[in-house]
Amino acid sequence: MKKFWLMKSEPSEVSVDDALAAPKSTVPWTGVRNYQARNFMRDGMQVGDGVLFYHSSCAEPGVVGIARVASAAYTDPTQFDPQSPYCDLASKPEAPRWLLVDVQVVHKTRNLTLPELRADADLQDLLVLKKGNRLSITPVEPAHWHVILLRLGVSE
DNA sequence: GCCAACGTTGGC
DNA sequence: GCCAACGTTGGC
Repeated sequence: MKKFWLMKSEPSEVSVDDALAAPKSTVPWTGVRNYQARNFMRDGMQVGDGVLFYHSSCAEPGVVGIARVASAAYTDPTQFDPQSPYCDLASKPEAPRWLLVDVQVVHKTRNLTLPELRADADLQDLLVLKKGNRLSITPVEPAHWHVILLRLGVSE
């Protein structure tokens, strides 16, 4: 059964345009350093799942594209890279702690902004809108997914 | 830059 | 296992 996810990226790190410019519009989703988010990738995601590409920590946070999960979870190489801000010396190559999936952008959309999402009566329970939410990956209810695609004028 | 909320660490 | 201290996230 196809599932749906919201994945946050700081556009100063990897924007939807950066992803579109990559080969096959696909980027490895590096840098997840939270166990719950990792477990969503490892245990929850399947190739083909729907992804809302969300820009966070920027002037206009919001959903800026529709993407898909393009690989199974595999070892995030940045955890072993001393040059990387995501390097984790506690993670050993024989037992990698952090994983990633490849994410392929399917459509760039307009920015469905955070204030718009908040104002939408049909999206009140969207996890990313919950107070104190900090998870960089959250599951999205099918009903919420459909509403958001409708708002963006994207047909499925 | 501020600060609320949350996750992690480490002493006990 | 508890919990205070600390670091990080992320909107504003």
